[in-house]
Amino acid sequence: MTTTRRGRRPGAPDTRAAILAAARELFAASGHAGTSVRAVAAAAGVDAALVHHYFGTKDDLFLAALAVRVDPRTAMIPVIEGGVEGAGERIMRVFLEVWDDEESRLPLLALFRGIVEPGGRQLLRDGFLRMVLGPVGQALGLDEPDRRMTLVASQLVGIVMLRYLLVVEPLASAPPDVLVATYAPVLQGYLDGPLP
Amino acid sequence: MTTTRRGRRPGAPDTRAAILAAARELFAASGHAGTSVRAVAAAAGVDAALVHHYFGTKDDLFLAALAVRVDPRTAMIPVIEGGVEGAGERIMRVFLEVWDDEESRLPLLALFRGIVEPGGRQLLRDGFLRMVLGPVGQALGLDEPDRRMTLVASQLVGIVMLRYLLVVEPLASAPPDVLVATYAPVLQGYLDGPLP
DNA sequence: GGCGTTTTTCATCATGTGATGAATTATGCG
DNA sequence: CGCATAATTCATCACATGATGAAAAACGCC
Repeated sequence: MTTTRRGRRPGAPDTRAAILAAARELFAASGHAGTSVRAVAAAAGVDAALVHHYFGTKDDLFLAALAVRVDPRTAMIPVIEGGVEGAGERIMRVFLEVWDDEESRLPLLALFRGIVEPGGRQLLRDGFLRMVLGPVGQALGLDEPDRRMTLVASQLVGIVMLRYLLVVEPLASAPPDVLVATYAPVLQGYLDGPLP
Repeated sequence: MTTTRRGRRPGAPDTRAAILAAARELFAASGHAGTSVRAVAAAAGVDAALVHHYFGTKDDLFLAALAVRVDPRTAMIPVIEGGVEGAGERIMRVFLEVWDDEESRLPLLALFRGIVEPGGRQLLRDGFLRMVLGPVGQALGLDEPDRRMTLVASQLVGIVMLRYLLVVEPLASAPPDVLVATYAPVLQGYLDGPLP
């Protein structure tokens, strides 16, 4: 887009969608704090004012980019329905399906990169982790559901960090089936094994 | 410090130390990107120009704040000396000692909050994780040391995230002995258990 | 006491950020 | 075809950031 005069562009360019797509990518890469409205606009090939026009404030844009494409609670239904037997493996499979699919991975990456700000930490802890852990632990009928689900989360979050955020090998490129076989027993132990 | 005229303050105030202490706290809370030089200066009760005077650029200040008080490789010596038997428990104990001590925890927190910037990610992955995992795995004489140590790291990093960065209960306030008893078997399995 | 050095603040710069409003262009309807 | 509306850029604002340099004050040595 070399010619840039004021006014509406000819045709039906879906600039709003372009902005949202750019925002999802950039927020996923650098989080809310590390992403500027101008960077999103540049990536979308528009002027920054257009971002405000369509989405309002930067925070509003961030929320739009976070819009959940796959509700984690919905994704967990197969886990819950099978009961606690074999739940470790089902959790691991669902977890990998969600994270290995870019549609759902981008907003999750953006969430995790929010740990530099108190608001972002609260969003991740209370707006996401609690929201998923609580209901699943209850639905599985676990004894000490909070404690057990937190142990499960401590392993899953570690995988998130190394495989998806930091890209540490050989974990980052490990085949999903190997990961399932590796971690399912651990998760199962956290779910129904002995607790000290 | 209500009176602020130009020039040297009377007495021997160790403003350099005050700046460094403030920097360590703020970088630990908000990372490099989320911390401004002016915020550090304000926390130390000085003018921002003094920060530059003593430490140079913001990056230089960050590196100074990261200065390792406890070399993680040194901390790992007791783990290594005992061989692979019981290494899971020893790793967990050393890990908690390091993280539950503010002196060593602050720079580590600052490191982890660097995931919003490519440079910060590289520092954490290559400048820290690789540095610790590689030698320990080799020294323990593990088969597939990289793979096994990465599995161990995936659990430890998850604990870091939930206990120290996000402060998720009941993990954040769990007594160290309970954590050791909970996680040591898992870490031991990653070290010398069967691998899929 | 004078002077050189160190410490410290003030003033300022270049640049970037989120955001607003006016001018311009394209579209679709009557 | 004219007009109202929507889309888009340009211009601008207030403020923040990392950083620099000069002015001023304190200290210690000769």
